[in-house]
Amino acid sequence: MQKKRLKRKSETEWWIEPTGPMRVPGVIYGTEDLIEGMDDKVHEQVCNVAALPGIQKASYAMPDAHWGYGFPIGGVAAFDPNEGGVISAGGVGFDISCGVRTLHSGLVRDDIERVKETLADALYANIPAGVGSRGAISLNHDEMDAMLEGGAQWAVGRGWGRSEDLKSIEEEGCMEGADAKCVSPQAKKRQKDEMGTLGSGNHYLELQEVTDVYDAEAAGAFGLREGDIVISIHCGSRGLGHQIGTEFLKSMAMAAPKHGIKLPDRELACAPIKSELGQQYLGAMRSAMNCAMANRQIITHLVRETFERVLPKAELDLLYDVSHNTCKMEQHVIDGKTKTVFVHRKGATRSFGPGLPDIPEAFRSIGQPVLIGGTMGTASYVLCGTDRTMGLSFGSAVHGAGRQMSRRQATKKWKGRAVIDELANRGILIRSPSQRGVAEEAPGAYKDVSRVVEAAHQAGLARKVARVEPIVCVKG
DNA sequence: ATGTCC
Repeated sequence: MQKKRLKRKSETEWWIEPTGPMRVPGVIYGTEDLIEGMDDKVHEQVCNVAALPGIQKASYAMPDAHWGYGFPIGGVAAFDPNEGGVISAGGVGFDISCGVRTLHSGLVRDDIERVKETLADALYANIPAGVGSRGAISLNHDEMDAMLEGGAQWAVGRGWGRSEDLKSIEEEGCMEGADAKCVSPQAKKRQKDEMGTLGSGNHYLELQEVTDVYDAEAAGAFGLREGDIVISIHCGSRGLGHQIGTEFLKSMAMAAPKHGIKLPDRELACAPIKSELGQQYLGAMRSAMNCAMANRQIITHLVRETFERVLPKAELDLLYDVSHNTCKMEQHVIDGKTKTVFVHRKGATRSFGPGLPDIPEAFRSIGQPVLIGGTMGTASYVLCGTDRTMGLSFGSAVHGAGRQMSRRQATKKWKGRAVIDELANRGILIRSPSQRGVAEEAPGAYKDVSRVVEAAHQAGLARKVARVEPIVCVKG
């Protein structure tokens, strides 16, 4: 991205002054090198979002932003329903409520070194991964609706997990306002046999070792120490979320003229929050959020079953579960007034600072855990929300490394087998049904997650707490 | 991301 098109406000804050149809400025967070490396399309998309009705304060892009469908991935935008504010299917993304959850294990490296091959094989055998992967669970019509409206609370009620898990999930595992009647039969059909499955692409399940602690107080509150082994699960709402996204993009684009909305780009399809279509999307999107939280909850149960057989002394308490493709109704202070707005976070993690009631009591005085997934061969990070986050980005931060190379480019450059062998030489075990999938996800196809995290930390979007490195990775 | 093109 050309820096001359931006006005630099600080080391890590870059503004686009409103021109033409833009109702608010654009704000891009990032260090100089990340800004220079960003696609010009991010600039264009930030401006497009700034032109949507009812947008508040600014159209934001996080340091890991890249070109997405309509909205940039790494985009954050809030809309006021009382000012004609809209909700956009492309502003949430196709993989609705894709997110990361991290479990403690109560183990250290020495506990798993001897059995890591066995663990890798057992996790791969018990947690279905890959395109179209099917789980052991099949939902009938009534159970599907109960899942869509109950989320992780539904899963725990059916025996997949522990009731104490729920306090460590955003929304305590159940998104209010989900309405299964807003979800099409086709979306439900696609999801019927996909509960408890990882899916493909950048989704994974990893055993990780805490290699660095940057903030002793926050790490203490989160229960993380150097040398600890943790388990992270990265996945979303599978076929259901994708189907909902596809259907509503189409209907929102078709209904835009009727709603008096002129779209600068068809991909920005949206509907007024107060319209019938907007409300239907909210009911469906929240159902997909519940689906994703239930999915990660069931996978958690499968992980516990696997450890029970291979390494029964593991404790597997849930640290936290965050989503990074959402739209949520939240209270924010805008121009000195508290307003209820709908915050789109597409490839952006909620990053609430200390004191907010939605944060589990155990870390309410610290800020919420912000779980940032890296790539297979590199590292992931745990951060926490700060006092400044609300004012900077409606309480949002980065979500991961972000691609720097297309899937196609990646498969030309790498072979899956070679990537697996190279990582094995470094002590990282990969298990995947797809060689091509591994090539597409080669570490080199992504930006350096450490630079992205450093930029988020510098910008005040979140504070670095700990770094983890992968040991075993089950890939989709 | 995705029954990787209804």
